[in-house]
Amino acid sequence: MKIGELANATATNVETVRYYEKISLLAPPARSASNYRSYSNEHLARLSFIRRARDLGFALEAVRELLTLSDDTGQSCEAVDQIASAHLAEVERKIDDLSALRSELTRVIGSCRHGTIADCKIIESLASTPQLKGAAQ
Amino acid sequence: MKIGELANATATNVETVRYYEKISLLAPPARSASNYRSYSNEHLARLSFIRRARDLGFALEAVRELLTLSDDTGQSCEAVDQIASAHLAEVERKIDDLSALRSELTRVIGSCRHGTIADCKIIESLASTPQLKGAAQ
DNA sequence: TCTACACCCTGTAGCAACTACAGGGTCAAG
DNA sequence: CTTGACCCTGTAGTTGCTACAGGGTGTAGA
Repeated sequence: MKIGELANATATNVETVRYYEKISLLAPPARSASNYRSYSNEHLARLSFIRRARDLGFALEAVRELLTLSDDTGQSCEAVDQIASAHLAEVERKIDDLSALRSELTRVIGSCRHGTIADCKIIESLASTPQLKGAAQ
Repeated sequence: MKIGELANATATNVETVRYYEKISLLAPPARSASNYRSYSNEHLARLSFIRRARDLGFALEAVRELLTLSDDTGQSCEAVDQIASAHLAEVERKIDDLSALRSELTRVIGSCRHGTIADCKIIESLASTPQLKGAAQ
């Protein structure tokens, strides 16, 4: 399988596939006489795994660990569970952060009276010196 | 005001202040005899504005626009409203994406039976070849 | 046979928004 | 007079790609 086919089969950019090889996430494949990369089904499975993990938001280093773990079929899956749970916690933290952001943005935008910049509440709330910042730390 | 004091007053890293100057987000301040940066209250207000906008998740380019707009006090604040609303929409999109991720992660993790890697449902669901991927495009 | 075109190769630079050095200079206190 | 906290410049690193530049290869049609 040539790189374009592999990329197509996994909805990945060709450049990304080469990038994964470069950072040793995907093993270097055999080469054709004309130096084209030639991938096996093993590579396809591996890249599919990577893509799916990436779609779930795992960082590349987490994906690397998950790949290593997945090869060690006899071991307990505790480590896998821990990586996934840590990631879930991180996702939840981000959701909370963004939700707080949304509230604040909604509030600020809602206060806009659509007049001139001079009395724009949005600008005003950005310009206000944060008095509590130091205390909040 | 020296850079450390300014940084402290705005809960910013010293390096970040210099970075903002480098990308022309913050005007270069006067210099002391020993070449130390010497900031005015104008700079303090400007940097506070930047920090507050950054805390609200605005990209640096958006902050740049907001700063320019904030100087044009006579103009309508429509443009400000639009930048803020676009950002809010983006935040909401991210929340939706992360919520979908959370559901999926929760589902996958919940299926874990805490056995060996060989029958780990998490690894399994990552390894499964995405059949619908092509069709979904 | 020529030539267009799609595909492949390597290597490097760019994106966002900082952060972290390395390798220096300055200044006030003890 | 030395210690330590601060300041300076400039460059490289972070994450996860993406986008060239400048080439080579393979195949199909005129």
